[in-house]
Amino acid sequence: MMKAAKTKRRNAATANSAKGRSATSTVGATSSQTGRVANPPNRAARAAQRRAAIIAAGLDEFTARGFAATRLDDVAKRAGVAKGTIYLHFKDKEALFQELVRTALVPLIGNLMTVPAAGGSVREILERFAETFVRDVAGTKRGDIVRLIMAEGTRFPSLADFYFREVVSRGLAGMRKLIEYGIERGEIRNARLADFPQIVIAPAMVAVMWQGLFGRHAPLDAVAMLKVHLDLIFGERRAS
Amino acid sequence: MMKAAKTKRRNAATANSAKGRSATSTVGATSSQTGRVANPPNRAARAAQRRAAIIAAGLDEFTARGFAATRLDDVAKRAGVAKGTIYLHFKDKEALFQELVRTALVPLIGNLMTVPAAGGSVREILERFAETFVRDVAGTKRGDIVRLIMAEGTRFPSLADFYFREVVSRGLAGMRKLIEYGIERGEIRNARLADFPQIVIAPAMVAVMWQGLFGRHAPLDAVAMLKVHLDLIFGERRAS
Amino acid sequence: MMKAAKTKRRNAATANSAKGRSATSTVGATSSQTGRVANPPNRAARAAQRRAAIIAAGLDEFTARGFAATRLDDVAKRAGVAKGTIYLHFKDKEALFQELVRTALVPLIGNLMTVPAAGGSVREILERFAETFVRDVAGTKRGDIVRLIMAEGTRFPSLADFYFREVVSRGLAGMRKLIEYGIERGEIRNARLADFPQIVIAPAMVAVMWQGLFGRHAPLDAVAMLKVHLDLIFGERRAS
Amino acid sequence: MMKAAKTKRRNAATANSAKGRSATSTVGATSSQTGRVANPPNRAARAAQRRAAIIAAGLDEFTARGFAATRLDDVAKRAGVAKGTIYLHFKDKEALFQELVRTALVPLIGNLMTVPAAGGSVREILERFAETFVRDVAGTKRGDIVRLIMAEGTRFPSLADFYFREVVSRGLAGMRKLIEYGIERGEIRNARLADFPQIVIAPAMVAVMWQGLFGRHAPLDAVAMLKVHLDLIFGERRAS
DNA sequence: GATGAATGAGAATTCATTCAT
DNA sequence: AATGAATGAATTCTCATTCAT
Repeated sequence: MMKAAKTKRRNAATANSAKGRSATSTVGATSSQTGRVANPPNRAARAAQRRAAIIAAGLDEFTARGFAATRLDDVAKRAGVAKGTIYLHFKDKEALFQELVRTALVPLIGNLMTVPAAGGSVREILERFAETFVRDVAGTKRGDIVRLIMAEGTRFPSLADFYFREVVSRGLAGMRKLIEYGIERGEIRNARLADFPQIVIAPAMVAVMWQGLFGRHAPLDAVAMLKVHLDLIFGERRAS
Repeated sequence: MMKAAKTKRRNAATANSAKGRSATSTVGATSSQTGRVANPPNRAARAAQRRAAIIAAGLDEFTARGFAATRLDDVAKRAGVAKGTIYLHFKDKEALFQELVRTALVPLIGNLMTVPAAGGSVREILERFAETFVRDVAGTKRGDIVRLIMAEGTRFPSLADFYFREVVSRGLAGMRKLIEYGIERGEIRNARLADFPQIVIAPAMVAVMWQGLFGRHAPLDAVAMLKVHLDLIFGERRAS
Repeated sequence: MMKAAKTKRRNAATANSAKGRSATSTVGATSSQTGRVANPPNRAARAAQRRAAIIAAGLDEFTARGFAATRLDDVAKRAGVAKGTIYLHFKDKEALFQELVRTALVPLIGNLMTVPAAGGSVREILERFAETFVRDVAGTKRGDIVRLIMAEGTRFPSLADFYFREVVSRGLAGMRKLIEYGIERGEIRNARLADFPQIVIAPAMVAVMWQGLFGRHAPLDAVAMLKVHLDLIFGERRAS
Repeated sequence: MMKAAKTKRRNAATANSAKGRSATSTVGATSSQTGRVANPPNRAARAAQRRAAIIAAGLDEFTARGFAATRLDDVAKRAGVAKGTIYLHFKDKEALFQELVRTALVPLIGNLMTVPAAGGSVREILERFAETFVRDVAGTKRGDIVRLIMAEGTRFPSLADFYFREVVSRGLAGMRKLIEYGIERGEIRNARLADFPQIVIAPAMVAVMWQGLFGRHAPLDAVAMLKVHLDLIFGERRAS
């Protein structure tokens, strides 16, 4: 009746790959049709490019279908490489999956850490954070990764651990610092908030889930929501 | 050439079934009509029992492995029935999955609607709600279902729709009413909260996710967290 | 793409059965609702009726799908009995199949033997035979049986043997006698025809096949064809 | 939890393949391009060879058991390939079946069209045709195909259509032309025979059926039979 | 290094047959 | 005797993984 997870794509996959180079490198790719390698951007670079293409393709497929339902055949097609090539770079499906998630998580971590670096009041910092988050994570591929981890975390404890260690605990630590700073500055009244930085993050997480699951049918003004939430934390603002 | 007489009937089937049943069904060995063993109700009851056992087993397996990675063979084993029996009750794997989720969701819905029914201040109601939620959902099989939907929602849009329709929108509507009542009563100052009942729910959702993913390594005092969150919403309480 | 042999009938089956009684006995069946058997048309008769219903249903199914693709479930449904009942009358699927074909063959045999009994010239006899054959066999259920034997004969040698013994050799023997009579009477000139009675039968067999396979798209005037064939055997007729 | 390293490769695959291939493919070990063993053609050739082996094996199995009762496992074994390989060449069992029949039919068609090409009287042509037919079709694999179509035609209408279009209607058209030529030449007296070329073919068809079903127990001198039939059509010959 | 044809373990689904009611 | 729920062997089809080219 429903036939989910069966989408025989089979095409449109090679679109963004065409040998998997276009996305990342518009580098020195002048020409290379008939001959073998008229312009070889040295072996290592080529390999790295392929690897990146596989990771990118895998990310799309895994977020769309989950680990078990993803076919390496499709990943290969999307990456513009042969199936066997995947095994040149990754031990097996699981290794690809784990590495891919780890790789995708790094920018998320970076992002998390840099935003607050900018100055201003804590409220201002969090407001900027909220905007950045909604723009760059919720409803984007980045958000899909978060949802992917929620989905597969139980089956891949090491992944959940990694996520916890690298993203969650760091993010919460940073958030805690910020909260403490806000308390210090008198911006935040409730001192116990520092014990549960999750509270500050929670609506953002809900936004991610919402966009992924219900966004299509019931769009959510995530920025507005996060601002109301900040009002709760900092006390209502006079001027909007 | 012609295969005949193959079925090796063996009555060890009901042996391991108790394991599969006990977890969910509190039906237990209460009565017995026609006689024979301790618990052999009539045909229809037996069928219903088996069906329930399959659903219970399926729930365990699906929440543990996700849709694609669950083997009906395992579900059957856990339910103490033969593989074919599943197909007597459900058209295919997907039908089982969907029905199972829907079935599991109903008590959740009921729960959600009854708790606030009790009287008292809005703060008291929400506090009671938080306690109930933490006890009955977060970290329990119920929570697993929620996480299951988060995980498979994208692949089973009709499920996500169902969940949205039956649980999310109803729950949010109830929550909104409660918030409006709180605003009316002067308990809640920020009127815009009524626009985003998700904010009130958010930490609870995060608690569910947390317990499922990180609970083992980094336990979270969910009740305490939810109380701090209520403090943000209602203003700090003087006496705890 | 094609999906043959999958027709999930599932209904319309119980029509001609309604407990399998109506067909044969309108006997003393006054009433028999609540009690066990207020008016038992004796056990044996009931059993025979059921058996007949199963055979009739089996014939339909087997001719439509072939042996392997026929489901006993469908046979039971069409016969208006439970699946298990089939096993009360037949050892297994194969036994049902074989007996059913044998049963169905008997009238064919009878038919074959009686027609020529009538008097007249050999030409007249064969013309009558042709008409009867086209009307009662080609394009009817009887013809389906013949085609069924052609189809499954290789897999059921005992069936092919039975068919050969009971139908083919008898039929050919009868036909040979007729030919010899025709030669004697001077109606048939080619004496060697008696060595190959198959020749006389051949166009009739082709008609059976044709109707079953191509009849829908390319109808064949079988009677006309058979008459032309008789013209070859007897020499052209003056008056048509 | 994760299954890894399961494929127990064993190179005994090609061992029993010879058996499966030799029967049908007269391709044999003729040449060898790149070297290595006795018969290792290039990729494409290997693929074509495998495909041919599958078709040959399928033909044997399908004619022996019919569509439904044939196991792809057996086809694979007979072809000397792995089960999965079949799916590299054919979408599913049905696709294999249909293509196989079509493929097998082509030579039949060719045959049909070339034989009459030779000159001589119509009687001579048909006599030659009869001999060729008996030798190359009746009682051979070719004949099995015809019987296979008779058997499965009802369940695969598109096959029956194909057979009708490509073999039957062409064959009949050719036969009709021949008959008309015979009438023109005065060899055939009954002009209406041109309306039913089936009559000329009929004994040949019966011969095919006969050899397949009863040939073992009751051999039939098909050539003699067809000659007697020709005597009917052309009038008896003086000298045999 | 790349490729993709080939492999075969594995999982879903079907259906003849049995047997408790 | 009749029923039809339950069983599990058998079969199709998929896809991760390997390896000859």
